[in-house]
Amino acid sequence: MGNDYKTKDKFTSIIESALQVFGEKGYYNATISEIARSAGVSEATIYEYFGSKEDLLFAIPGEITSQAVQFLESMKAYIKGAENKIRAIACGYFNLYRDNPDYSSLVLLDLKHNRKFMEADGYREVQKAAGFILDAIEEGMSSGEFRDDIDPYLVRSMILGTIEHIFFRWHLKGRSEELEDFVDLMLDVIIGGIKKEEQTRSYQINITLPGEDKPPAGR
Amino acid sequence: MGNDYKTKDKFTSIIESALQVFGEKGYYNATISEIARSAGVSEATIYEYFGSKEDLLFAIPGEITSQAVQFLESMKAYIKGAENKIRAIACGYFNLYRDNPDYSSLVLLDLKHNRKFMEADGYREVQKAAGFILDAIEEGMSSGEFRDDIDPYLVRSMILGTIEHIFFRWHLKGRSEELEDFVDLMLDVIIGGIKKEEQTRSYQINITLPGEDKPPAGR
Amino acid sequence: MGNDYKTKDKFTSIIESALQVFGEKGYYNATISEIARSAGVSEATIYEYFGSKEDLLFAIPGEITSQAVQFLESMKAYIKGAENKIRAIACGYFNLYRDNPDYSSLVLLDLKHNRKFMEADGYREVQKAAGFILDAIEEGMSSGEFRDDIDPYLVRSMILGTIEHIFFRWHLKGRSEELEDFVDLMLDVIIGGIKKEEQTRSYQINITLPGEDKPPAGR
Amino acid sequence: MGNDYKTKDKFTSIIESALQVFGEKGYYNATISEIARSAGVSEATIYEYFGSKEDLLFAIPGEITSQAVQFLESMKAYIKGAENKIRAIACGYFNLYRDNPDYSSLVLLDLKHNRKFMEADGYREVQKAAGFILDAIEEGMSSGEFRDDIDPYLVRSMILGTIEHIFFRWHLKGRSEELEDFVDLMLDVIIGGIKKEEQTRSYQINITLPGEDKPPAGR
DNA sequence: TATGAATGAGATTTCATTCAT
DNA sequence: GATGAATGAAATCTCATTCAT
Repeated sequence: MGNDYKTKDKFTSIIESALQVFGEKGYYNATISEIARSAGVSEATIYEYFGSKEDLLFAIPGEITSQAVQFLESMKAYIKGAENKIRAIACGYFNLYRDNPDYSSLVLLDLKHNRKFMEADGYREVQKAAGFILDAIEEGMSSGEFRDDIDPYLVRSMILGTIEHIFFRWHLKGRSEELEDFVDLMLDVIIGGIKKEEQTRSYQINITLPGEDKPPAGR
Repeated sequence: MGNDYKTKDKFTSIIESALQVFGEKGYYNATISEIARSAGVSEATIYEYFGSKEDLLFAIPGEITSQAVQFLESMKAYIKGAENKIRAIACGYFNLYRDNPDYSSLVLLDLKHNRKFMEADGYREVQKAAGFILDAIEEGMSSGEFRDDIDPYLVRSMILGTIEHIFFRWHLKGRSEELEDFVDLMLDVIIGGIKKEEQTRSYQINITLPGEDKPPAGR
Repeated sequence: MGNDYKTKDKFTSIIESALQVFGEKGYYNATISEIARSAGVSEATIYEYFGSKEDLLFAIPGEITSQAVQFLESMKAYIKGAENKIRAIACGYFNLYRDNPDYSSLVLLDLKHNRKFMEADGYREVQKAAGFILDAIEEGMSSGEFRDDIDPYLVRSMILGTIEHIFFRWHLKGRSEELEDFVDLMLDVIIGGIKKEEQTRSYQINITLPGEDKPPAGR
Repeated sequence: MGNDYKTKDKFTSIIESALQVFGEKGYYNATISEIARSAGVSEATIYEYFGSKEDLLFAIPGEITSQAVQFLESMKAYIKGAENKIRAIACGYFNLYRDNPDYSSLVLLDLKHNRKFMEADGYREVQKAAGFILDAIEEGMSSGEFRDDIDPYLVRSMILGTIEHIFFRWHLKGRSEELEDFVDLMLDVIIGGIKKEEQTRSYQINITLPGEDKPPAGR
């Protein structure tokens, strides 16, 4: 127990230090030695817990992401409507990235570029989170909220790509700029582009008119 | 003459080898020694042409990107309408990235994450290319093609972010998947989301129909 | 304990090997690799103990010189008279240089020519040792043993310069020549040149005896 | 002729540049490339004139020193008395070193420590110059100006060692300090220490006077 | 003669990693 | 379990030197 406690403590503090150091300097410029110093353990101890520098890198997102996933999962049932779900998830991403800049730096600048990560465990969680967006988009397509001729994978790529791109730039510019909350505006555009809109509005007006022959060109 | 030719040859072949090796293994896992071998020169020769490994990295995009920029510039005058311009530029990006996978790998996986690159010369060209999108969006806003309450920077981030995200995944999956041309679909959504919705016009046509049950499929 | 012992052992053996290799080949022609081999450790180990090749160089005189300084300090009180002190110190230099030829080679051929060394810690000790000579000279000046119109710094330079010059040649000739103990002879000349010659003068007064015509010019 | 002229020009300008660069940075930190740049020739050209970097180093003192030797030689006949000759030669050294700081830096900090130099041609000249001092000392010994129990080699070492030591320090301190003309003072001491002081002794004989008990230690 | 271009041969230094204690 | 100490294995970069032209 005491040992267990102590053990867990060390594990966590290594992860946290690694997150910070990797986040600040990037994977390649970070050294085990610095992580060890920051965690208050010896370098050898790190190798007691993690098999290699890369393993340590891959171990980081698991914890954080799975928390986010849990939250998203729990949220799912309470939010009605595909659009709302998408907004909630995107907002979750945004907050996660903004509130954990080391984490987003790590994910966007290091993990994302590591092919091996895609085979690592931590990647599962990340994929799960991305899966929620897909679910929501598909829900919207079958519920009729969205057009059914869209490619849900593409739409997800647009949402994630935009978020990532903006955080990218934020990190590269040294996080110096103020980070505006662009999520709503972004989704206004994207959802505006995939929503089935015309019917409602056009019907409201159409109904009163006689002698029409041509349906709207769509968009 | 002979010298000039020989010189240019060597310079070019170093750049090309570097592009390939960096593209395949990533900057940090690539070695000067391998680049030298691949270029058929000695390591020392590389240092005759480029001051350091990083300099070599930074020297790569200049050439390729500036060709792309030139093309975009020349194209600008001939294409009418903001939407068409955006489609052309995005298409240019797509083709560039698809046809030069080592280059896109390099840019997306290495250069983009290098803060120093933002201060290097090569970055100018990249920025110039991105500037064209912005110009087109703003043109659309002032011409009335697009709504004037959108954030052009955000829209650009959406376009670039989506393209980057998809190429990212393509590279990380080892370029094994077929790469669909998603540009049109992506822009359908984005432009659909920022276009002024000519309700007026659609009313003129819609009005003729009574008792509609099925809205048009759109596209 | 065991660790302490082992540690000190390695540190010392690196220093000793460095002293020997630097002494034989000179700083620039010596390689870390050879020092490592001679010390029976890996090159990397040297960098565990010393930050750089130059640091290693600078670390050497500290030990040896400070022993000499301690000795000189302890001796100071026991020797009476400026001349005797100077003789003792010069003799100390001579013995140190003769008995530690690698050390003197290092000091005279490498360290002395390194501007950075003057800012390094090890230089303090060397300066301290040189300070003792100055003290003794000044003591002699105020006690009346020496003339008071001499420049003590110059006298010190003469003593040190002579010693260094002779060891220089000895090293350059490959230490093949027998090294005579020149210290006494040298100091006979120097001290002969700076001593107050009161006796002579006082006798000159006595000389006012019958048959004398010209007193010596003295000086 | 034209060629000859041009050739000599190049040879000279390489020597001069080498003198300057070696003098400033030291032999090991100087590069052929910098010397070539400074001389306005290509690196390869340097190898047309000198076989190696070391050869170039060794070629430098020849010219300058042989000028000095010539001067000393010519002077020899005109100066009367060993002391005066020594003063003249020492003064020559001092002026040479002071007026050609790159040269003295080179000689004192680089050449002097190079064993191979002792076998090189340039060393002859240096030795010749040192020989003059020896000659003068020996002249003084046989003429009775100096005591005949001194070691002329030691005396020369004292003269040269002092000069070298002081210039050493001057160079190591970046030539920032004012360089006082210490030659006369130095020789006052040394010559004071080796001069025959017969007069004194002869007076000592006189001392056999009433009331005296202890004759001076003399020596 | 002069040189632009190329390179062979190392040297220093860095770290992730191991292992005896 | 924890770690101090040690190192293997490279990697970048430098320069004196060569040689075809």
